[in-house]
Amino acid sequence: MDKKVSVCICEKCDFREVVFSTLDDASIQELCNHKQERSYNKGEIINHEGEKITDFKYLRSGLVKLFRRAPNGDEQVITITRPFEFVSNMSIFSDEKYKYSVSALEDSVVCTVELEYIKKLFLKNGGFASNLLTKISTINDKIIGQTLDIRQKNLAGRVAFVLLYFTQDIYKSRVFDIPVSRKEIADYIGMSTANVIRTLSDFKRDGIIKVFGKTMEIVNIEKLEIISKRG
Amino acid sequence: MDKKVSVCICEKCDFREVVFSTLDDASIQELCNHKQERSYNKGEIINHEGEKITDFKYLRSGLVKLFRRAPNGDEQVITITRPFEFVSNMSIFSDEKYKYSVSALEDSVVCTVELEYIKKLFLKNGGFASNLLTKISTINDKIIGQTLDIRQKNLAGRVAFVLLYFTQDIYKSRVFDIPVSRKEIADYIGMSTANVIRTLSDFKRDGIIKVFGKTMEIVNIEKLEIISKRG
DNA sequence: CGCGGCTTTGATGTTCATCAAGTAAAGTGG
DNA sequence: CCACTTTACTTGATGAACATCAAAGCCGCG
Repeated sequence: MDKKVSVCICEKCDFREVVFSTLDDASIQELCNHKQERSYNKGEIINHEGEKITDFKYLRSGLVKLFRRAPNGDEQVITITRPFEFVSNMSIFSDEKYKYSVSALEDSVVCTVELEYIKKLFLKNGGFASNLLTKISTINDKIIGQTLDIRQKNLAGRVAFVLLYFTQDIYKSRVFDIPVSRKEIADYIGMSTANVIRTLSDFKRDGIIKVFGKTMEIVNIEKLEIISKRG
Repeated sequence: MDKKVSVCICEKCDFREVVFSTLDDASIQELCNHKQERSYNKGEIINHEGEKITDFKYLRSGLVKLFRRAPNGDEQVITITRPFEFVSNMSIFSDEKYKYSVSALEDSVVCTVELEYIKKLFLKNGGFASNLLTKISTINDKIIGQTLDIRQKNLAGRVAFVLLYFTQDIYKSRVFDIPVSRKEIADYIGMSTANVIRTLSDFKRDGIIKVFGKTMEIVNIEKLEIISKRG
C-alpha cells in the first residue's frame, strides 16, 4: 500500500465553524488524528449517566435525547437536540462522570476526541476556549429556558410546544416522522402518557394535526402557537 | 496625604480561590484596579432581564435570587444562591443582554469588573478560562438538576425540598430567617401561594417545623427528607 | 397466528389552583 | 405614637385539571 496523505474531513466539517474556527489547518489536521467517528443506530446509548467521562463528543448528524433517571426510577427527558446543539460533557473541567444519559433517536454520527487533548487545546488556545464556552452556555441556556417555558404551561400548551419544537426547530417541515414514543413526550414535558395521547387526539379532532402511523402533519401552525402561548 | 500603596483586598478575597487562582499577585493587583465593589440592600435589583451586559459581576456576600418574568406576566424564580454560586453573565461571549433578573434577598455585596477586561483575561489566561468555565458549568448544572428534582415531586415534596435547601445548603442551620415571601417560594417550586401556606401549616401541625414570624426552626429533618424523597 | 409492546379511550378519583373572606403584620402620614 | 392603608399571610370551600386504572385495539415480529 502506498503511503497516503490522509485527507482530513474535519477541514470541511461544519462543526469547525462553531467551536474550532480559531484553529489553523495544521491544528485541525492534528485534531483530526486524535478524532474518531462513530455511528449509532436509533435507540443506542451514546453516554451513560454515572459513567466516567474519557472523551469529548459532539454530534455530527442525527438526533439525540438527553435524559436522566429520577430517584423513583422513571425517566426524565431533559432535551432533544440536533447537531451543534450538543456536546457530551458540558463541564469538561469539573465533572468526572456523566450527569445525564444520551441516546440516539435517529441514526446518528458522533465525533469523539480524547478529553485530555481538548483540555490542552482549551488551555493554550483562548479563541477555542471562548468558542467552547459560548457553545456550552448556549446549550445550557436553551435547556433552562425550555424547562421554564414548559413549566408554566398547561397540558395542551405543553403538547403544542413540543409539536412546534419538532416542526420548527428540529425538522423545519410541516410533515415529519415522530422520533419519540408517546411516553417519551410525556417524560419530556412532565405529564402522563395517557394525557399526551388524549391531547393529540383532541388536536386531531380539531383538525390541527394529522397522524398517519409514525408520520405527523401539522395542519394549523397558527392555532398551535395560540395554544402554546395561552397555555 | 502620603502616597500609599493601595492594599488590594482582592488578594485575600475567597473568590480568588475559585476563579482567579491562576492569577499572580501583579495580575490580581491589576484586576483590583478594574474592580468596583457595591452594596445592595435587601430587595434591590442587581441585574435587570433584557438589559445590556457591560460588567462581569460576582457575589461576595449576601443572598440573591435569579428570576425571570414569564410571558403571561408572573415571576418564575430560577434559583436562590449564595456567594460562589453566582456570576452575572453565564455566557460571557454569546449574550449581549441579561436573560434573567437578579435581586438581593439579603443585603449583599457584589464585585464588578468590566466585561471587556474579563474577556481579555479569558483569552490570554487558560487557567482562568478553565476555572471560569468550571464555575459557570457548575452553576448551570445546579440549576438544571434542581429544576428536574422539583419537577417530579408533589406539593408536599416540593415544600420539603425548599426547606431542606434553606436549612442544609443556604444557612447550614436548623434555625433561620426565611429570606423570601410565601409567594416567592411558590414561584420557585411552581405551585400556588395558597398551597405553599397550606403545606407549611400541615408541617407545623405535624411538628416538623416551628415558625415564629420570619424565623423558622426545622424540628424534624428526617421526616422532611422522607417527604422530599417520596414526593 | 399468537405474543408483547405501544397506543387509544373511557371512567374514576386525587391533587392542586382558584376564589373569597378574614386576620395579622408592616409601612405611612398626621 | 396612633389611626389608616396596604401588603402579606391564612384558612375553607369549590371546581378544574390532571393522574391513574382498566380494558380494548393495533401493529410488528418471531
